[in-house]
Amino acid sequence: MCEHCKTTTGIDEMPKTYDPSTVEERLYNEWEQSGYFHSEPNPDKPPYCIVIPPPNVTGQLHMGHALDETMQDILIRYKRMSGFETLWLPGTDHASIATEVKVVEQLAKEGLTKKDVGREGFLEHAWAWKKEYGGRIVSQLRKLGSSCDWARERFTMDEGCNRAVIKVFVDLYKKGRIYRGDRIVNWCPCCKTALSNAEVEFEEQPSNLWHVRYDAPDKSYSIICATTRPETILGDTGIAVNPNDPRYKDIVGKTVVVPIVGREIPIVADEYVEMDFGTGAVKITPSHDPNDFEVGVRCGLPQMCVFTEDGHINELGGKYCGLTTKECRKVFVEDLKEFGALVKIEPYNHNVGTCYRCHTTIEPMISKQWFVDIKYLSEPALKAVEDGKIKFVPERYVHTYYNWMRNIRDWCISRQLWWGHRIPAWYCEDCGETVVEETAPAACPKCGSKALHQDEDVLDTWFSSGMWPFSTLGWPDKTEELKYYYPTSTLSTGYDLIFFWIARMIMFGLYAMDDVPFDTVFIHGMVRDELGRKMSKSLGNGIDPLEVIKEYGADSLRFSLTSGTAAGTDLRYIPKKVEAARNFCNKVYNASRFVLMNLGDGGSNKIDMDIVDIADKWILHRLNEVIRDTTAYLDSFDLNLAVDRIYGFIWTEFCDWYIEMSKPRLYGDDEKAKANVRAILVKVLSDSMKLLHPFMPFITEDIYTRLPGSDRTIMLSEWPSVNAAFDFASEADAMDEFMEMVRQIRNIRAEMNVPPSKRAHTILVTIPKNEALCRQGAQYLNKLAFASTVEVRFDKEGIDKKAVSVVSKLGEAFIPMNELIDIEKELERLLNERKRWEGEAARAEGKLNNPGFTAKAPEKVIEEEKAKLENAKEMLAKVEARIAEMKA
RNA sequence: GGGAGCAUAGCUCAGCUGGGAGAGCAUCUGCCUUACAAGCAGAGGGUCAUAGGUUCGAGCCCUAUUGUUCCCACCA
Repeated sequence: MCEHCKTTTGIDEMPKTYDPSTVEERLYNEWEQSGYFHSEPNPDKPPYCIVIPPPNVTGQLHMGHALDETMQDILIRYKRMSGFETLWLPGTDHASIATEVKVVEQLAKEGLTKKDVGREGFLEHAWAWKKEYGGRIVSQLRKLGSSCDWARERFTMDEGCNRAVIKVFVDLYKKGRIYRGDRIVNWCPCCKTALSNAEVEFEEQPSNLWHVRYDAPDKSYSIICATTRPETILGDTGIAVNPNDPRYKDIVGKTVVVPIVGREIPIVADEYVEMDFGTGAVKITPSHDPNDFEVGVRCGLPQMCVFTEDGHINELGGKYCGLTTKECRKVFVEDLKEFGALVKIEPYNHNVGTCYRCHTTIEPMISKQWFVDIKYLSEPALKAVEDGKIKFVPERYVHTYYNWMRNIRDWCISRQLWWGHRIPAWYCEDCGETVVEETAPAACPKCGSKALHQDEDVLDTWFSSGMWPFSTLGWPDKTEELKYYYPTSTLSTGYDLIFFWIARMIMFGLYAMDDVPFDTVFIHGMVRDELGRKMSKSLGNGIDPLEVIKEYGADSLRFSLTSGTAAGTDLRYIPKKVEAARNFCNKVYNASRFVLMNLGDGGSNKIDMDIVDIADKWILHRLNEVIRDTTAYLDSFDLNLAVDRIYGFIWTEFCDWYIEMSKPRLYGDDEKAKANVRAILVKVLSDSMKLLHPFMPFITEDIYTRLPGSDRTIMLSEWPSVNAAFDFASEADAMDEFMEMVRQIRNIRAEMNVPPSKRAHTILVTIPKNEALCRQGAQYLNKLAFASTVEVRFDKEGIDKKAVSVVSKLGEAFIPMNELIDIEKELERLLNERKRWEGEAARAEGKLNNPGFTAKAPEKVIEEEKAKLENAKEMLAKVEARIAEMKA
């Protein structure tokens, strides 16, 4: 522990196993308190801004959030380190229906109803509820490491957002783009409110098709209709047939009698009816079916609503009054049977619309609601995407967007709820005038009456979340924030929100700001369980991210959600994967322990480029490559490729190879070489931590801040860049050759069951040109290939020809361990080697002998192929020579 | 009915604008080598769904087929 700054430094307090629980909470608090997440408009830097998809205040953190937040935090942290003024703006959504349901439930526990407490009382309860529970999801987001600017946290119903919502509503109304009218809407009898089309989910349910006979008043003819909802017969006001249907030509215009009910209704002709389906005749219930509504309007049929708001039959239903629609169906079908009008019952799978919140069956009903003229908003929104002003990643999701936008219908925005933005419309009780203003009018502008009452309804939640990208930045005021951060940069969310939210933000953004709300939409998939099922409460298969964090740490969770899954596709949550991520954390941690415990007294961080050897050049060159690749992958939103790239670099190239290669010098006597290796280890580790930081913020911060020469925090350090001084392509290639030799020696030893303790003298035979490289590489044979001593020579004089050997471009390594070596086996191995190189040579030759290839393939590919052939021939010659020696 | 995705190692999935098939997990073998056994080293394992086509060359591009998932529409 450092006395001065009270932080952990160096190797102090580093047990053998990484324990995230000791690190994560402490670091998050430090970050937050230090103000690292805070952003202010800064003219010296380009802005990068993401607005969070505001989770519901009622929400509990689930895997979907965890994925969503992780994606955004990765982008935010990457951009913050890359020199952008980075704002991640957090907040929550008031979630009209969901919250209202919770509050109603809470009241019910006290034996109260909404009616009992009244609107004002209810809202008091709701705000109290929000105050108590609304912070829960927000504190849970912190556990993931989300680097949100909490000082700018917003709520869709706070004062500023409310002003934005009211202003847009009034504006649109005054332009004639919002209207009120009696339309057929999706009615949820449980939530007792209208819903937009987007809020209805269809579920296939087994049901029946009931065939019902409608007789003429004098029984001289009859007509049979099929229905999936027999209870709606109570509201039938007509029968429709296709105008071209010869079967019904003679009775169009006549009437039939609704069975049981006894009402006489007309037979009308309408193109909507398909002759081929069923009997070709459709009963028309204009009040309870969207299509019937249309037919009713066209054919002048009366509307007759027979349901109540809470899903019961009303007084127009006669003796069925008071039954629920479900009960009514059962009773009514029995009655039909008895009446003799039920012709047939046919099993039928029916798609039933259900409420997206409570999954109650939707009853289409006519009701007076507010609507938005959606074409007015959607056309510019469609165009903006078509013109490429907004890019979707992955691109294919524009199809989803287009498809929805092009078929969109007017948007029902009023909800019969109390929790939400109350519609700013007042009605004059004297003259009936409707007044829409941002503030309550004192008197009716038409008749001067002071008897005005405000519309009871609130707005669809998505009406306010659609304004999130600018309402949170201060609109309608012309704030510095709005000027600086709008349009925001990336919007990241799941594909399920393309209609609900993304489409609406684009529409409102273009309407209110005259500009798109963001330039890129970054779409991710859904998190599923191990069997590929959606995680859901009813299945009980949800995994609690907080539990995972508790056990494995947020870094492991984040890694497992990012690695190995391409953008936009669903991913399965697999516990093994988190374990693998945890192991990686431990790997990173132990590599750091190694570096720290070998720092000695610290010394200089400066790498002396004059004394770097082949292994150093190799790792520095590889470092350049991983920086280049990781950066490119992040820029193209290929987060999985980025994290897998850095994973491979750290584990394989740095840990498995370079750390091992650093040991001979670290444990040696050459102080200059030792210091230089330390500096390189620190450099590579430090840059690796930076590259990994967006994905695993905690462990990288913990390690980085322990390293000598590091900044105060990794999150404000500079993103690594490619260093031209580390460009050692040819040396890196040579090192790869050498490493291949090591692998082959290990292979042979393993095949022959030579224990690691059995070390062997190794002779490296090479040509003078490669001497320097081989002498540098030779020292690594001790460590990596279990050599006892290595001798570099230019001739094979005196070497036992029957020794085990490995051939490579750099030379041949001989390991005289005859007492342990099975000559026959070794010969067999060499024969296999020969086969391999023969095959390789044949393949390359075949290509090069193909005139089509040499004529049309790019120069680069041909050159590569030639080099491969050359190499294969060279290796083949060496292997053959060895075979001859062995046989001799 | 319309649209989109997926089909690659035993499992879960990567694979950038076409140029010798990869990872993790699992399996097998040998190792407590002073960073890490949550580890190290080595090995096995794939006609890239099927059939055609384009190309010098196809996991990748085109067409068709089969299987599968999802979204939209909502035929009573």
